Amino acid sequence: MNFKESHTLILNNVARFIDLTELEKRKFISLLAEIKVKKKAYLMQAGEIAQYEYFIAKGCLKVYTLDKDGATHISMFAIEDYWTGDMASFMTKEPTRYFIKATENSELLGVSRANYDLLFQEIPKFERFYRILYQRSLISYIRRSNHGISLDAVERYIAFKKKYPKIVNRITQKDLAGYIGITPEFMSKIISKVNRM
Amino acid sequence: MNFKESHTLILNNVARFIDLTELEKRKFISLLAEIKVKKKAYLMQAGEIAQYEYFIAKGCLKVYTLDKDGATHISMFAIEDYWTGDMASFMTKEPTRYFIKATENSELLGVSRANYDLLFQEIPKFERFYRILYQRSLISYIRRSNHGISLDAVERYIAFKKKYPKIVNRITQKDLAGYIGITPEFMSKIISKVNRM
DNA sequence: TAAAAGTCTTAAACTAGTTCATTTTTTTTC
DNA sequence: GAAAAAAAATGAACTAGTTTAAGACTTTTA
Repeated sequence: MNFKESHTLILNNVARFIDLTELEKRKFISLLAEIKVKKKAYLMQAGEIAQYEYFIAKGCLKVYTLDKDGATHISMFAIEDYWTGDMASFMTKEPTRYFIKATENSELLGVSRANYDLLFQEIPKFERFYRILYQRSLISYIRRSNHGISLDAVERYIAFKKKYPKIVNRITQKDLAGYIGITPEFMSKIISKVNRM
Repeated sequence: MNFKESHTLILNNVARFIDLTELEKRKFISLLAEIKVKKKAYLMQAGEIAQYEYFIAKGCLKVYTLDKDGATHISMFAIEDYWTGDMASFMTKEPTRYFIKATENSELLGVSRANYDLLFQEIPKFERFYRILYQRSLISYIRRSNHGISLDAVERYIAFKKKYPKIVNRITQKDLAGYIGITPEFMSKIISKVNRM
């Protein structure tokens, strides 16, 4: 029996770190919620408690906070084969400060808090999967905040294009500015400058 | 039988998350290396592979990287009762990009890579201890990089004084500038401005 | 397919923070 | 406790990025 496309994707993602039997695969799939969000809809809003950890099967979303002046700071863009959510809120059940908004119609697979605990009981291998996933997140998080340091906005823009070529063409210049940490006006100047080079 | 001061300190630190029997305490202590560093000496330098995770029993150290222009970016100050090191290098055995330098004569307890693995074998409770320690590190790390956003240098300085009153008086203005992310000259201006307020 | 809403561009005036250079003060070292 | 080294203060000239404002272009919606 075959799996539907989104399930094949998530199984391949998991297979990077652990091997599952056919039975375990079925069990895992049975614990996932299928979630669709239309472009411009929110998956999460500040003040809520994160109910799911999300795997993106299709689409694109932006994860961001609003600062005290109401400016948008984008912390990640999530596309196919990425995991997203707010782990801190998901674990501690404190309200999140994040917004997650779809920038395209998107299809996600969600692991609820209850099923997350159940998953470890039923298939202990997943302890390993999430340990590796989180450890890698931590390392890349530290690396990123260390790397961006001392680069000016042009260098950060060029580095982003190089590191995420698949994402650049799917997001607006304004959102890219929100990720890079500059105003949309300055982003516009940078782009016309870089293209002239 | 009593423990020496540094051992009492680390046992109390561990007791925040797990309970150990007398026997387990002895075993744990036996796996720790005692390390002393003089003021201005390095505990770690970029290019090396991190050999230990460190618990600070006494003293003060700064953890920093040098950027491409040779400027110092301090990522943390570690004082008594803190853990420090470079977890990424310690785990992956890749060379670190960090320097750790004592700003006072310091006494540390170190868990070596070999003893770290042994610790989990001998006292599985420590899986839980480190899971919680790392999870908290990740959450506070994300929170910190999110919080600093949109604050100007004066606000970041005031926030630092409020959050780490014990540390402010033990470090130089120059090092504080390296943590806050500004030049020592501008730090000097900020301080005279804030004191005049 | 017209109107509305959002995005992008351009430009001038501005500001937070840097750079460089010099002097004073504090700390370290022998 | 004198000499050397490092840290702190101050000021003037500079720069990367912001702000504000207005018009052109694109996308969404009804």
